Amino acid sequence: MVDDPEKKLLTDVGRRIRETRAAQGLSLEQLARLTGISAPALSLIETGKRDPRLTTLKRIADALRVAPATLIADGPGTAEPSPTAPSGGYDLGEYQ
Amino acid sequence: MVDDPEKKLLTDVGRRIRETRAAQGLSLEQLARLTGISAPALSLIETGKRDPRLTTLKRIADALRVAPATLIADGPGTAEPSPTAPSGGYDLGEYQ
DNA sequence: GTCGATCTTACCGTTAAAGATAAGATGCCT
DNA sequence: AGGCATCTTATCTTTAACGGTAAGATCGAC
Repeated sequence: MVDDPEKKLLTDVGRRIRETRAAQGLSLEQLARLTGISAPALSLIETGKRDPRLTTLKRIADALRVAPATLIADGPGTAEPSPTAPSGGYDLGEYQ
Repeated sequence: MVDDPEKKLLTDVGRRIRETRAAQGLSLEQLARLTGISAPALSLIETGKRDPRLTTLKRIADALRVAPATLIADGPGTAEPSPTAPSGGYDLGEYQ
């Protein structure tokens, strides 16, 4: 399969949400009440079957008391600027 | 006023996108080509008038060669794990 | 003034997110 | 076995994201 990188993002974020929720002993219904997002919608997001909006992610992050960026960062240290090759490397097509 | 925190998130993320794009000397049209997102849609996102989906944010982040979390983190150091109160504090309502 | 480039806003059509509800599918426990 | 809790999936309706296009709104250069 194509291993769609977008789909990977969704499943990664979903898995992270589920882990965080489980770590706090919350059920889908409890998180649904805290976020105002329905439990079925949360289930779809956690299983990577839905592409949530930014404010939806924020509501979930707020309820779980983590920064929204925490849910999105996939790698362990994925959050620092890390300017993608300080100066050296290829610099995109730069095509205009 | 309510100072809608969700709206603040959208304007913050939008401003960050615009800054990053400007820092690379890209026009909306160029970013549109790189991302596959139309220039009008990008304009709405950058001005905080649209609530983008997660994969939309990722496409923008990829084109700008930054981590998606970078666009979302609002504070300067907003990205550390910060394991949600190591042991002490209140631990949510715990209400079921 | 008129261009040209860039960004914004408005309209329309398609697609999908999100709420509500209900129905399956688990698993656990007595 | 039955009940209970949790999660999943399906259906429906409403709302909004997104692309396309075209029309305004700046702005700077000539």
